[in-house]
Amino acid sequence: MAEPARPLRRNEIRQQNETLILQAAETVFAEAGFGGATMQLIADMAGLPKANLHYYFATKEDLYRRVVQNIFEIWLHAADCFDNAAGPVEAIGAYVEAKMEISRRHPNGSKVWASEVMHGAPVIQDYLETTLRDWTAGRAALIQNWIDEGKMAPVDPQHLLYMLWATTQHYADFGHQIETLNGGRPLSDAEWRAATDSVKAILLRGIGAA
Amino acid sequence: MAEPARPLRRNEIRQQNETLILQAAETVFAEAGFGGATMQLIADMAGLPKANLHYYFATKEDLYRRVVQNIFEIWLHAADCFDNAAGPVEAIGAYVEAKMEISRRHPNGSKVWASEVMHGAPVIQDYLETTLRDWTAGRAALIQNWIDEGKMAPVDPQHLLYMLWATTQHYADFGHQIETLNGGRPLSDAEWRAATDSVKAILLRGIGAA
DNA sequence: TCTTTTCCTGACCGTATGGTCAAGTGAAGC
DNA sequence: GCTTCACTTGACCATACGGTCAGGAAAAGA
Repeated sequence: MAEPARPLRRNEIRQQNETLILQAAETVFAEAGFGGATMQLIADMAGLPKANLHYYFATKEDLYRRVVQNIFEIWLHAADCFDNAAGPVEAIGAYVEAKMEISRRHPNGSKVWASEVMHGAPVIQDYLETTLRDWTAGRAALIQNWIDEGKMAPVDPQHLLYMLWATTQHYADFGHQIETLNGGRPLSDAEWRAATDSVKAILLRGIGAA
Repeated sequence: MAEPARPLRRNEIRQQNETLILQAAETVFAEAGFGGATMQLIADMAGLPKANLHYYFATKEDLYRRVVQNIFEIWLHAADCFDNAAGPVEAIGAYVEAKMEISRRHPNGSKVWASEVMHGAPVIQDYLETTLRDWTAGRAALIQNWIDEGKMAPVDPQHLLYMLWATTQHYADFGHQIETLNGGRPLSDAEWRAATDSVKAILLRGIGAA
């Protein structure tokens, strides 16, 4: 941005342009979907000629794949809260907190992911079948333990996880609808706080752990 | 399908072809998004020549608009449960029940709606600002009444509504992910029953009404 | 300084898409 | 029977898209 006219090193150039393109791509894919997005649009938003995009990313699909992987890794990392927790209140509270924060900071990534899954996960099916399946099974077992130990009500762990995903991601994926119903203004800091607290309160009371 | 070769009346032809096209369009738009869908694909799925589609629907956008309006009306109709209910348990229980049934019967419509909203609601923004806003305000007031009467815990009505939408529509919009995590098989009758019961149980306990 | 390697980009290409149209078909109305 | 009007459709068009390429610029290495 306010860069002095220092000549950039090779590696810096590569890194800088790749992230520039990836950010622009995330926005355009989120706003237009994979089919509606065009390389020209992404190039314009990144401020680069279209041919330059194809220098860094061979095809539109390659670029798209990278965008999807990015958000997936962010989500996986957020899930660490789950493991370092003593019980359901702490774990689920922290998880909701983390995922709401992600919905706020990376709404476009969330939308791209949602779009990808809705269209049958053409490029990340293997992730769903391996990484996500394993992660889900592990957390479901953890939740089942808490139930067996009487730390929470006997709810189906799988469906609880779906509810966690659905409620938190809703604030990113349907952000436009929420904004419209909020008088056309994006949620303020306080409103995000209230949203997070509402979701947490209902869910924690819902699993009989608060 | 197994139609005898009876000559069709004019009105029948129009009606039959329009619904045929609308069904095909809903599927294709859901699977590929607006940008990824092609009139040729929709035509093939409907078993009609492409030019015939443009006889009934002038443009791709017109066709798309109709598909979106369809699912919106289905949802509005499902919301009647809310009004004929005496209290929160009955109302929210019935609403979840109805919306889960819609997620099951009209997953493609739900996906098209989600996609439309995610992309900034380019064609149904006016619906959001009028019909949906009014409906939401009405139900939020209703919920607030129940809270004031001590029939449920003091949760933010707006965010409760978002949770209802998010959790129920998740089973349609992310159906592919759920199916993958379900061993690659779609949810059976019993599994849909269990899903609905899980969602209802957590939400009703969550609002302190069960 | 000279060579090599990476980076950059305007011009170009084949294809697929949304949409048009004019010519045809056959049921409705008289 | 004859006219009218809704319906049907293959062929066509302009445009826009993803992707290519050759050749130039500039940094790295010698």
